[in-house]
Amino acid sequence: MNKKTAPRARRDDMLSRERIIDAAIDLLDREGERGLTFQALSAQLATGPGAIYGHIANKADLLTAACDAIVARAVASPSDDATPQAAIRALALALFDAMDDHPWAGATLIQAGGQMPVVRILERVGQQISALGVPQAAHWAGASAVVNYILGVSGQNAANAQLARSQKADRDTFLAEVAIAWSRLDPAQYPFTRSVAGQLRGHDDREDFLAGVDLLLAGLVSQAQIS
Amino acid sequence: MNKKTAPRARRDDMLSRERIIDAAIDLLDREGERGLTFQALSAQLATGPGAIYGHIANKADLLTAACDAIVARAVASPSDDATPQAAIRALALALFDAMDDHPWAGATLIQAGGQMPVVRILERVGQQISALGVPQAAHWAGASAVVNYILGVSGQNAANAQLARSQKADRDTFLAEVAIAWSRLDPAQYPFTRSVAGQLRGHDDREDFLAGVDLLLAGLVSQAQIS
DNA sequence: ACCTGAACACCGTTCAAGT
DNA sequence: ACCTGAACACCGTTCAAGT
Repeated sequence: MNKKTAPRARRDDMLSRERIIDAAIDLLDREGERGLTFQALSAQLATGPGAIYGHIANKADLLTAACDAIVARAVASPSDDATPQAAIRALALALFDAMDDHPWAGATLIQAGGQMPVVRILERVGQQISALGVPQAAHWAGASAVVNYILGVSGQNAANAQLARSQKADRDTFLAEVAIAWSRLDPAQYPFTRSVAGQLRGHDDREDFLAGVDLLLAGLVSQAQIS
Repeated sequence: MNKKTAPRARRDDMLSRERIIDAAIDLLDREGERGLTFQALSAQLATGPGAIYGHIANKADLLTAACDAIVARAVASPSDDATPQAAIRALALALFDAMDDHPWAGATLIQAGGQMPVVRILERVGQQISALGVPQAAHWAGASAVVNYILGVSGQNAANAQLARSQKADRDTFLAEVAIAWSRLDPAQYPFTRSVAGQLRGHDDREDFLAGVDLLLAGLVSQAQIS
């Protein structure tokens, strides 16, 4: 009876947790982390600031949920890779690219503790670690090492993007400035940093990131062979 | 002439960047990241909020400087270790313990981009990577992988400590709660996370952290041997 | 030259009043 | 039951006035 009218009767502009999170992601992508305020968010949703608290607990909850949506999308693609190593590399790259598109998500992810977005990553990584033949007792240490590495890079990338933004420079000129600052350090105290300052300029972030993943995988494989 | 009176004439309570940073560290250690406000800080220094801006640029600058002081202390101990591996392990552990004592520093460190606190770590790690015999071209990738891993763990630990604090639980009961939440996840979607939930409880954070460092070192050594 | 502290612009969150 | 939006408590930062 009422089924006939239900689809059209349901108001499209009704507030929901999902709509709030989508609007928050929009705002974060456009204006950065500083741009997400309850004022701006409620304005975009054509409501009052108080209405949002009916669907989310607080701002930290909102940020975690927005970050989780990004991670869920990045992790959603099916992994039909030939080897566990390839699957982990593909997963890591998908996350890297997602964080590159949404720099605020990297900063949020690392503050999310053992919550959903991190668990999603842990699960995907862990399944492949298990497939690698790593002994059961080493599952946790291996998976958490890979996850921590991914989180560290994400956070660092987010920080770089945010610093570049605050200086109104693009990423390349920002990195060039860092390279110059490093090459001016005291040679006696900072020989290594000075020596890699050149490599910093023009390097490929994605490739460096993958190199780190490969180091961990190489370590895991040798560990699996020993035991 | 004036040298005679100078030592006593110099007012001990004069404001300085160093005194501000020390007071900020005190406040952060006692009250957490939320406790550092210019109001509380200036009160502790017996001055007005505006006076602080004569010595530091803004709050981000203050946080980075405070974090740098912690890192500088942790890194200061001489490394007379037998092998580069042992030196990196000792350095990583010193940083881990420092972040454990000052959880706010982990969260700050990861937002510090290519600035001093991170450079200090990069330099120490890099010198040992170089001593390991890693080929020059791989210096940057190897050192940044280790640094990123350390930063990731630091940030994650800081987030856990902060979450535990906000729930007014100590670290152990907080981790126990996480373990329970994980063991309640959907078995079809989260088999791995469920399987390691048990290992989470009662595990040794320091040991897990070192295991990740060892994985990276094992990968680096095998890389050095191949080339 | 440096400190003082009131004032400003803003933000997350609450809650009585509406519908 | 849910939205509305004024009000509250608070915070980083500035700046004219002091010393």
